[in-house]
Amino acid sequence: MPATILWFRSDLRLDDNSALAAAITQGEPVIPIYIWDNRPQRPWPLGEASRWWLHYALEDLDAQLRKVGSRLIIRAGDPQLILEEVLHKTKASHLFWNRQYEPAAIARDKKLKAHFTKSGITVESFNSSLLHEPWEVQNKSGKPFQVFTPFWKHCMTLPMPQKVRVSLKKLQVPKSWPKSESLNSLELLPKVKWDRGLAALWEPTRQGAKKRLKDFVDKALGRYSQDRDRPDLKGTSGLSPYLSFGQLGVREIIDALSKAAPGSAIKFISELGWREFAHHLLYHFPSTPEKPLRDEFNRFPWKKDAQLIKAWQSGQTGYPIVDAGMAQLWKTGWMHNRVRMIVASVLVKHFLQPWQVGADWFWDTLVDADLANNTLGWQWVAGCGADASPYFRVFNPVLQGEKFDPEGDYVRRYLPHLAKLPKKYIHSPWKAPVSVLHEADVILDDTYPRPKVGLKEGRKRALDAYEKLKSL
DNA sequence: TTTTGAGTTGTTCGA
DNA sequence: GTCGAACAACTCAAA
Repeated sequence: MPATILWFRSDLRLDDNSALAAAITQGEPVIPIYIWDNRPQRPWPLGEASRWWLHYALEDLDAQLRKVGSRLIIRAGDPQLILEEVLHKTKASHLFWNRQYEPAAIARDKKLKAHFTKSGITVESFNSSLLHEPWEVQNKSGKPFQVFTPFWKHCMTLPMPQKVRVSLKKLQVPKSWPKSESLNSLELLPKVKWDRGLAALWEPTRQGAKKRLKDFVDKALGRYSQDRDRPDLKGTSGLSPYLSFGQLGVREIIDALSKAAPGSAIKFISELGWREFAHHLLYHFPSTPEKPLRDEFNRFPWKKDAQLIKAWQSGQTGYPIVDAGMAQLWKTGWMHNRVRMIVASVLVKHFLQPWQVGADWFWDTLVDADLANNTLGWQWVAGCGADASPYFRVFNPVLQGEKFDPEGDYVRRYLPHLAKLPKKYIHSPWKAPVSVLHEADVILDDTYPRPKVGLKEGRKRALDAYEKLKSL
């Protein structure tokens, strides 16, 4: 009996899933499969935090499929060999998937499509993660956009794709299933138990995704424009990991927001626009995860320093807003967007460390790690990417802290040893009088470090380095 | 081809 | 404490 193989990748949901909808429409039994590519040479292997998330997302996807009489086949290894075997054993004639946009994924899919088409398999790919395909969006000269505003204005003139309805009732199951491995055999969960903070905050399931979306729509969407920059409040959606793994689709998010509050959703949807823009750029400039978009930045005089990197990673920079952010990242696998900009700015500008070092760390520690978003974010801060921040724009981590965490609540939450400092000094403990420090049980250079690079010095170093870049 | 307008997220200084 | 100006000048998009 013919069958359709449905290859799940970063689209781990049953709703608003184009490839699944098409597979069901085929009218043949559908065999859902996930392949964990564990080959050592694969580029950008998932980081520890993302692997933790993936484990539960797969477990949950399997559970959802079982509710409708199906299941998820799990395999590990080279996708080509595994698909070949499964196609052969099941006598399936169709292979469907939703597209991914990372350079390695594009190369792999292209190769597989050609290979299996040649053996008589009908291979079809679908768009289920972006509003518009990167190659369909171009400026009037037929080139990719490199500035966000015209990009997004252009996108808004295109028809908004609608959420795809999936009739699971019509899903057919095969008479027999191909071999599957156990989820645990993939060894996605950490061997050392560091994931308690993640488990306390996140519910990495479809149900958790829907809850968070509803919560955001009900409680924060109306104030999103005002509160989105405040790490001490619940001002953002927290949807990024669900989007990253495809447990939520961008179309269904927009659908839910527009129904709830069409007016106040515009700002949030433009943030989804940045996600679109990031994928647009990654598609058109595939070397940007490793290399700066602006060529001259290859000559930037970074001052690589293992100790400074270590201090940044472990939240020992001496700037509370930075250290709180790094603690939040380590503990919860996530960091507030405003704080991401601040910690990145300090690493790249005050500390003069290459942005790639920061991008790698984020990649390993974020549950929402997404190659397109991560690349755009870091290149933007470093000033070497598209629509980048002007070079003289150096964030002052103290001012940023005082502006966006005005009571210091965010710092206190993640740096409990600073909790007793009054708000006047919470973002600059080194300026506090001895008596205040004593009262708050803070001992500089002991319980909390002084800034590893001073504010003025760091700013000057950054500006001088950029100045030098121009003259080189 | 040339020109013009505009560009996510700031900081510092001095009045 | 608040406000506006200066910072420095580049690239992209579109007319």
